[in-house]
Amino acid sequence: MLDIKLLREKPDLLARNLEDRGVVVFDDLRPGSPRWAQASIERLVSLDARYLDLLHEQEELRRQANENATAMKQVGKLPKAEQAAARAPLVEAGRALRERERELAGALEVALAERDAVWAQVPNLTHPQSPRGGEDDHLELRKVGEPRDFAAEGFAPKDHLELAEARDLIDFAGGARVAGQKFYFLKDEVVLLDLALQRYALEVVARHGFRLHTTPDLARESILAGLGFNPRGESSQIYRIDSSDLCLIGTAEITLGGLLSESILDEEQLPLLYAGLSHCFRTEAGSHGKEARGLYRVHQFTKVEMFAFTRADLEASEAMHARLLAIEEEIFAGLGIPYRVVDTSTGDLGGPAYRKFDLEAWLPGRAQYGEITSTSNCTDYQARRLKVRYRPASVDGKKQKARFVHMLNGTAIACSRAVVAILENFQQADGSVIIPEVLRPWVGRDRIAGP
RNA sequence: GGAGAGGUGUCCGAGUGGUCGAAGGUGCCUGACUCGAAAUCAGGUGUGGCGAGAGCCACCGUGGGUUCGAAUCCCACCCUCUCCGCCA
Repeated sequence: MLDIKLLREKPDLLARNLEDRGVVVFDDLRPGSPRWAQASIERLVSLDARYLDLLHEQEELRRQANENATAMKQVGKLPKAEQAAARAPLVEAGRALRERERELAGALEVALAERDAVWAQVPNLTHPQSPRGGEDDHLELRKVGEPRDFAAEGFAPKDHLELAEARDLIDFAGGARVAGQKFYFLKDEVVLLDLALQRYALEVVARHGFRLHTTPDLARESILAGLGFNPRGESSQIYRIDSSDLCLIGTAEITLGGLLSESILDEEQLPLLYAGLSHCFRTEAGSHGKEARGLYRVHQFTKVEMFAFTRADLEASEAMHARLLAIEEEIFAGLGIPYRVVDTSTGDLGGPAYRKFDLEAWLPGRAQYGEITSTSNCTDYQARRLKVRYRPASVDGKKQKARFVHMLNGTAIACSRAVVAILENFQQADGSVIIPEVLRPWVGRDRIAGP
């Protein structure tokens, strides 16, 4: 959630941002129609104005009610005989004020809810360098590592599913039997590989100063909402637990971000670096395209997530963003997987993200790059709703106002996709797969044998 | 799951329906003392909203209720702690 003052002070900035991102906040105002973004913001401004009008009215009524209560206190000082007579009209007036205030409170609540329902949809501001546009406008920042030339080696690469099924190492049929489509069992060496990836990622991030956490795999809806996830949208990615306010988390970003909600940190504590190991659950509603094959897009996987809390200035959070990206690169370079780095376009940014970098690994199975990790700088967008603040050091003896931290997240390793990348990149002509050196201590072997 | 206790500001902690935005302490800031520091003494110091401003309004876990008036009384929920039961 953005600071509502932006709506009052810089509506044009918001309209332009909405335009850049193509985010629809009113169903009847969509990209394509002229001035849709400006019209959206204008309508929001009028919702806010209505709220403010009612607020002023309510405050006036409360002021009068407070005056009335103060007058009532004075009655006690009058001679006994006069008290009853003095009290009666005040009680009457107080009662009338209470009635009116209650009616107004209802209207006020509705007005605020109407405004905030829309306001929560308004996305974060956007980094000036983020490429404007949609999916095709992602900006490739660099490529690292050379994709293998399988033709030169004399065989055509298989995709990970073919490789794994040839050895019965991943069982989607079994997964479907017990939990439905896109659930799976990992088996034997792939289990070890999955665990090795977790240990490897944890070791790297711990070396970079992240405190390690395992986190709950469930979280309250209010926490989800604070992070900018919507558990109730029609195309929600979130599983909800029946008859409770809990959801299965889609990422440990939710639990790590929520961990410090409602707290005020000391500036010296910043930046805080947290890493979280969790399971991740996604409904993947409406995404059954070609990228869905095998482990690439599934309902459940394990992930090590990095999370950072920084001071509330872009200099600090952008430096941290670069640092998270560097760690992600270190992890994939360490595995020896070719990848490229992409600066995500405005149309593809999640609402909370100010800027997002994706790492895309080369996937020989489909001969293209596929998203494998990503890191977002969400500035204070999530912190505002979650109330994660810090107190800047005092200046000239003046205690400083608490400020919202900047919050950033980045994937250290998403196991399922990393497994895809490893199987496909390190496959051999005989169907065996070489285990990357850095994982061998935990896998306990240097190769997954072929069929 | 059952019984009990509790949730107040950065933190700890007091609080009889009106004199409570809230004692006291701690932390932080300033000053005094000191070569400097510690200790001591004095003063200052919550958050948010609205308003051009004076100022006004709100906030004592959350949400309702009673009342002219609620941190205080009532109800529900959440959370913490102690004990009991069950359980990996």
